[in-house]
Parts: sequence; structure tokens; C-alpha cells
Amino acid sequence: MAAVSHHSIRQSLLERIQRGEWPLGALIPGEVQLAEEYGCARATVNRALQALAHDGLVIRKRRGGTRVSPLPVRQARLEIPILREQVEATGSRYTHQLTARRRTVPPARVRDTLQLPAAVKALYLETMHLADDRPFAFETRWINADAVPELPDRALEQYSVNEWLVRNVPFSSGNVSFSAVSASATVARALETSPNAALFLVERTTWREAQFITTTKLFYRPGYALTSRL
Amino acid sequence: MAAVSHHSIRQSLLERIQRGEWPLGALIPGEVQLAEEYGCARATVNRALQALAHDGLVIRKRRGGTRVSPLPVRQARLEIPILREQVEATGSRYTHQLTARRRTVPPARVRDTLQLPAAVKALYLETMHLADDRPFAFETRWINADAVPELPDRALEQYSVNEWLVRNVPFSSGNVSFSAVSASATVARALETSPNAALFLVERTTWREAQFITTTKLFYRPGYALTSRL
DNA sequence: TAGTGGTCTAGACCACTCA
DNA sequence: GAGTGGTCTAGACCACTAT
Repeated sequence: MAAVSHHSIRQSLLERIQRGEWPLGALIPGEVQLAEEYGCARATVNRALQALAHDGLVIRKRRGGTRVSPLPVRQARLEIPILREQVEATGSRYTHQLTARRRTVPPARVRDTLQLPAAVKALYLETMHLADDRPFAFETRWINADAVPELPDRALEQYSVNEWLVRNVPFSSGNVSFSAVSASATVARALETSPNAALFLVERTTWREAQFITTTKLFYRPGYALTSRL
Repeated sequence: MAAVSHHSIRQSLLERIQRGEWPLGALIPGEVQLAEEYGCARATVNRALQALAHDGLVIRKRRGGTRVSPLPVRQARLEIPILREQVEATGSRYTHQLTARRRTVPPARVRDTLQLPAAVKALYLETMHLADDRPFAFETRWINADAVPELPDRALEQYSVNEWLVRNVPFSSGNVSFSAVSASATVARALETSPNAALFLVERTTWREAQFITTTKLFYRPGYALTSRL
């Protein structure tokens, strides 16, 4: 390992920015000058600066040079683990139960989200996720049956629906939304909590090449928090 | 722009993975072979593969080669914008009001978080963030006065406390936590909502080189959701 | 120990944008 | 038009680890 690597340069530049060597919005030296200063090739400095730019700490423009980000946007990288791992990470035993499974015509809201033609049936599933046999999260899910291979009964014994989908319909794109909701009577019963309890809700919709696959709501038990480094 | 860039290779490999050319967990060709296939230098393929690895889509090991990630961890990159920008992005007018400001000894929980000695005073601030003069979010904040330059009164006319801190004590590290809480009487009154309403809560603590700076709670008005691409 | 990824270099050319 | 970052290349050596 050389004394100067793009990692060490990145770290060094970060510290210089944090120490205030260059104020917010200020221009920092060009790649050529920094390369000279650190005694390495320009490409190495370039790599370090690109990493800083990727993290939103500097802003780079051709001809305009590199500036310390005037209003650094804090970014949090959230990992959305499979529930099994989330539970097992706390040392608890993970189990799950399929509590509903039917093929019906989805409500309009879901039909729009999945872009299904009217009157087409979709697969509806409800799953309870348990940690040490106590409710951890309650999941409702609609699946576009046309987009997914038949869901074998056997699979559901081993994997939760989500896990099965991840393993069998991988790498779709999608979006997530985090919010807070009051527990409806149904959800409160499932989570063994009181109606109107404040629940952390994660909604996800995923698709693959313009074909919508699934949309889910995940209601976490009260007190759950999603944490991340900033 | 050459026909092959690390971007295009990255995209191509992504599509090949998504099409299932290599199953989950499978080994994909080595850099040398891919470079030959795409007709470019190994470094270019390397860069594309590193990007995919960074996003958790492949797993790379020296000597072990590159594999499609067997259980892709979905990652969401959340940008935590300054409230002003969050509000203005919706086309509303942003204003804020400082509703409380005092120096007192913080409660034990805050003292622990900021790692303050007992009986040392800290700065406590409450801010209402408004969108078109209607409550958008309610913020409570403790600041370690030793870690921060004196907060000039003048600054608070122009910037919210948070914005002032970002501009004057930049690039600290920190963590965030997202959860759901029931509105307390105080918070409900501030947000002009009913007690026990489910609120989305963002808690943040930031520090800089082992010195704690501030810890805040941000209660969003009911119905707020944080959204991100997956 | 051999084979893979990780990294650095020196040089080159291009793309953008500011003056 | 000139100066900055963006990128590619060909070659080299190193670091890790599976066998």
C-alpha cells in the first residue's frame, strides 16, 4: 500500500475541508496542483475528488474547478434489509405467517399503482412477521400475477413472500416511502397494539422494465425506529 | 464519447444481470475477459464493476472473482434537505419562527446524548417551520454551547437555526433516526393537530471530532412522507 | 502458489464552460 | 480560446484468498 492512495487523499481532503481550510463554497486547488502536492498522479486525486463529489461534499465543474459544497446536502444511505435479517440481527428468532391469500380485483388505488387493466385480478397477501413469536411487523401486499412466476405453496413454508420475490424476481427498480400512520382496527389487532397507535409505515412499489410487480405496506410495531449514519 | 464508457458497460452489465444471464450468486466473467468482450481496457471494466459493487449488486473478492449478489440488499439514498428547500420544492412559501430560546441544564437523556458534564447549561431552541403560514414541522433542539460559535440574533432573522448551523459548523458527522410517535399535547398544539395524531419523527445528533454539537427532534405535520428511489 | 481484483502511473484526448 | 474536470489506455505491481 503506497503512502498515498485515493483513500488517504480523500480522507486528507475531507479533514482539510472539515478544519475549515477552505470555507463553504470556496474553490479548492485543481487536480494538477493537488497531485503535485500529494506526490501522485492526477488520476489518483481525481478519484478521491470524485468520491467526495459523489457524497455531496464538493461540487465539480469543468473549467469551473472544484468547490466545497455551499450547502452540503446530508445524505443517509439506508439499507432496507430483508425482515428476517432485521429480526435476527437483534438476536431474536424470526418466523412469519401467511394470514391471508386470495386472488381478487384490487381497489382502484392499487390498480393505478400497478397499472393493471380494470377488472383484472391480482394476488393479495397478508403476512405477519414475528420476533420471538411476538408481532414485529404486519405486511399487506398486492402482486401483479402476470409479472411473476407462479408462487409455489412449498416456497411459502421456507421463505416469506418478500424473500421469495427477492430471490426469484431480482433487481427490479422501485421506490420507497416512509411515513407515520395511526393503526387501523385491523392492523392494531394484528400487531396486538391499541387502535390509533402511531406506527412506522414503509410502502414499497417495485417494477421491472415497465412492468409493475408488487406494492406493499409494512406496518412496524410501535417503537420501531430506522437508524442510519449521516 | 467512446462507444464504450464505464457508464455504458455498467448499464450493459446491469441489464445482463437483470435479464438473468447470470443467476443470483453466480460467477460472472473476470475483468480481463469482459474487457476483451467490450473491447476496452481492464481499468474501464473495473470501474463499472466497482460501481455495481458499491450499489450492492455484485460481490467482488480477490481471487474469488465477481458474483451476482445472492441476496441483493436494497439501498435507498435519502437526501435530508434543509427544510426551507423541502418546503419551497412544493411551491410553498417557507417561513419559520423561533418559539423558545433558553439556556438551561438539559435533562439526563440529552446530557448523555451530547456527553455533557452534569449541571452544565446548554442552549434549548424550539422552531416552527411553516409552509404558506401553515405548520409544516416542529423542531426542538439542544445545542452544546461550547462547540458552537455564539449564535447572533441577527442570523436568526434570516436563517433557521438549522440552516445557520449548517452554514457555520459544516461537515460534522452524525446519525439520523426515523420513527413514528403520537403527538404530545404540546406538539399537537404547535402543529395545530389533534393529540395522539401519528407524526413522522426525525431525530438527528451531530458531532465533530468527538465533540457533540446538537441533537434535534423534528416532528412533521400529519400526512408527511419521505420518499426515495430504490 | 496461482489467479483474481485493487490500485497507481504517465500520457493522451475530449467536453464543458468561463472569461 | 484556454483551463478545468472526465475519461480511456497500456502497463505494472500489489493484496488477498481459494485451492
